[in-house]
Parts: sequence; C-alpha cells; structure tokens
Amino acid sequence: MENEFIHQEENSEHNDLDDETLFLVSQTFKALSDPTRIRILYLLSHNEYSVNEIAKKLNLSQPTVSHQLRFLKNLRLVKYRREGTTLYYSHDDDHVMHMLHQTIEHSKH
Amino acid sequence: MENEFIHQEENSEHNDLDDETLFLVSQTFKALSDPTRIRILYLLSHNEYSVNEIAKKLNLSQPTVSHQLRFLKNLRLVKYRREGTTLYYSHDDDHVMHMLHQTIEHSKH
DNA sequence: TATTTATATGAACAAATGTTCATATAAGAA
DNA sequence: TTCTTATATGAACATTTGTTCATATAAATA
Repeated sequence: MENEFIHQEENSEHNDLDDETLFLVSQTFKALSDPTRIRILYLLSHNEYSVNEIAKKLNLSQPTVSHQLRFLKNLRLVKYRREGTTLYYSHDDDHVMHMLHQTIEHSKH
Repeated sequence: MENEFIHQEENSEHNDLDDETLFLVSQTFKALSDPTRIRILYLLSHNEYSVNEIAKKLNLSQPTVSHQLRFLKNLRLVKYRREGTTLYYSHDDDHVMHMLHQTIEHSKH
C-alpha cells in the first residue's frame, strides 16, 4: 500500500498556482469578462473621456459607468485627471490593453 | 437646435464594438476569470489529464471538473481523446494559453 | 447480462454580479 | 451662499455563476 500521508506538494510538480497569483489573474480577466467594461476600455484605448462622455457614447447610464470605472480603477486599469468638476478617464495598463486588442482581433476571424 | 435624429453610428468613429465580437471577447475572458478554470487550464498547459486526474490533482469534485471542462470545451479551449472509458483532456487554444501564461507571469511581479 | 469504472448531467442552492434609482458629494458660477 | 453641473455612492433587485448531490450514461469486463 502506498503512503497515504504524502502531502500533495511533495508529490506534485509545478502544476498548481498559489492563491495570491490565482486571485490576481482571475481579477484581471474578470475585468475583461463584462461587455460594458470591455466597451469602456476599448473606448478609452483611443482617447481619454469624461464619465458623461463615456455614458453618452456607449448609451449607458451615468451610475453604471461610474460603478464600472471604480471597478477598473481599483484594478489600476484606468486612471483619471480632474478638470474643474469633470473627471477625464484614460487607460493605465498597457499589458491588459494589449491583450484586449489581441483578443478583439482574434475574435473577428 | 441640433438634429436630434442623427443616429449614433453616423456621428461616431470606430470606438464601439459589434455585438458578436463583444460576446466572443467577453466569453473568452470569462473562461479565464474563474480560479477553478484557471487551475484546470494551467494544469493542462503542462500535460493532458483525465477528468479524475484533474479532480485529484486540484482537490476538486468530479462533477465540478466535468462542468468546468464542458464550459471550456464549448469555447474550444480544451479538447479530449477517449481511451476506453477514460477521457484525456488537453488544451486547444494557443492564443488563450499564451495570454494565461503572460498574465500569470505579469501577476507574479 | 450484470458489474464496475469513468464521466456527464440536471436540479437545487448560495454567492457573486451588474443595473437602476434615489441621493450624496464636490467644484465652479451666479 | 445658492444654484448648477459632474460624478460617486449605496440599497434594492434580478440575473448569472459555481458547487454539490443524486443520478444517468457509456464503455469495458466478468
């Protein structure tokens, strides 16, 4: 009979991920898994826009855009600059934006 | 007063995505947004494994693995070959696997 | 055919998610 | 200060999601 007390780690190779990496990776892809967030990021890939501009361009309500921008901001995928009362958002993660564009191109074929 | 009947498309540049592309892109990233699916894909990036092998290696129930494999199979991210009653699953989308590895490396720093 | 092994399936449930609505905050203008 | 404009916030709600449990299917073998 085999030793039933062998821990998984002792027995296995490098084929599982640690919790922290797993969380970060899943969060990153989760940001890109929602159509609204994809549209916002794609819009911001071309230019910076205020919250209201984003809402109008994409036919979304202001609170929806604001909520999603907060989500993206928490993951540092977007940033903003203030001009009076207006906040201009822009993208802030080249790696993620590159993956987004890659996948869009990939999906069109 | 401005013409209120101008359609959005006529007025806008190439800054929004069509529904089909949007759906495909979001589905692709959704596949990579769940820790369980990430672990399965990462495991399969090293080798092919049967359903039960995956369940044991990752400490998951057999139905959980089966459900998630069906999800990944529908998106053509994995494939399988049969050997008797055993199904050996392997990855089937180099672009997605490359993004996964990229993001894992990116997250470790 | 009956049994065993491997996998798939579907209902049920809890948890997470995304939008809406109402309202709060913040900054500039009157 | 009051009003207006731009944005953020939070509760409520419906929908989606992932797991579990029980069971079905499928192939091999006795």
